[in-house]
Amino acid sequence: MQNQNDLETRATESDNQELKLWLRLLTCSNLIENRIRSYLRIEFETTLPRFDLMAQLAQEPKGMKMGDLSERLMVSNGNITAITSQLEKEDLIVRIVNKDDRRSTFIKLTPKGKRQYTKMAKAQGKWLEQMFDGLSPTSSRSLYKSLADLKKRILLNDEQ
Amino acid sequence: MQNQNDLETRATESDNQELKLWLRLLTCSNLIENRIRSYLRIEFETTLPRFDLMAQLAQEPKGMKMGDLSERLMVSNGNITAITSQLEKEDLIVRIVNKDDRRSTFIKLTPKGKRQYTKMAKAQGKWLEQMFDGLSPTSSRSLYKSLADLKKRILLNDEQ
DNA sequence: TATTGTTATACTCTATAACTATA
DNA sequence: TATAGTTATAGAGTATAACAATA
Repeated sequence: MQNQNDLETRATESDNQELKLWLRLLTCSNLIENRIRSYLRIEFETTLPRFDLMAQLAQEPKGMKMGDLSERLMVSNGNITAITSQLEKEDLIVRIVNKDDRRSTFIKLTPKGKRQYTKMAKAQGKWLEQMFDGLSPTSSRSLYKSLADLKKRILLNDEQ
Repeated sequence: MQNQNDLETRATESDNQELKLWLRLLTCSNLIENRIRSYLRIEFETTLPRFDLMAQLAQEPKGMKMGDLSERLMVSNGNITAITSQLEKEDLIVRIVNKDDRRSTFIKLTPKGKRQYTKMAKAQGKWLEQMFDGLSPTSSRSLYKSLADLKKRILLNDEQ
């Protein structure tokens, strides 16, 4: 654990606070993300983007438009089409024509998809619990709040 | 800015604090990362992994072993070989045989690579400054510290 | 035998641009 | 004309496993 060498090793004392913050943020994020990707592959033979898409749908029982998914997942339209087609082939989601506007398509989880997602979400909860085990609730809350500030900042600064 | 829909939209009140924290962390990280990738592509015709590799080398004027780079960047050995070959083809880095152990290879920045990296690092500093502009130093420090706790936790929990 | 890096392979994600159909 | 999604294309990154050279 001491002498852990990672992305942050690149930063020196004299570097900007912004750079240090970013490298640490990225290191944490990568650590967690790599583990989750690995677990998803090993335990469920799936990938993070597929899981993320299903997670969004799980929140919207009536389904979502593909364009909205593209926005939420911050990826391109063509990308959503590709992942949707994969999941549909495995009967985890279905496409539904939107009768009000025949250009757009709704997609939603199938019963099989729901069952599958429920299992994965439960597992993800456990993985995270295990990874974060021992982190004080105070620390966790404070982090959660500070990240909200950061996020707001980034989005605001992007609008100009 | 209000009604921003993103990865976090998936989390509900009743979800675990761990999940919420993770989604927010990932959202922030993705926001920043996507912008940096985009800037690197547009302004320098390069990619984040290539930039990250050069950033590590910039810290070690005598060069680094490829295996150590693999560890620091948290990617596979074959991956380092691939990126190294690309950068070497563009004269940004060179491979150097290690005379003490002829199995291993050192790589380091060329003068051209150093110049290129300096420019990119300066630009990255500006991008980050702009993205984080308005974030209070207190908030930034607190975030930096909390992330250290989180990182330590993850690494400790992984050792068992 | 173990380690370092290479090679070959394969797969996923990703964006872009041209396209179709609908509005 | 504009919009939603599809298709075709291309490219990057990634891991894995078999391999060669060296220790």
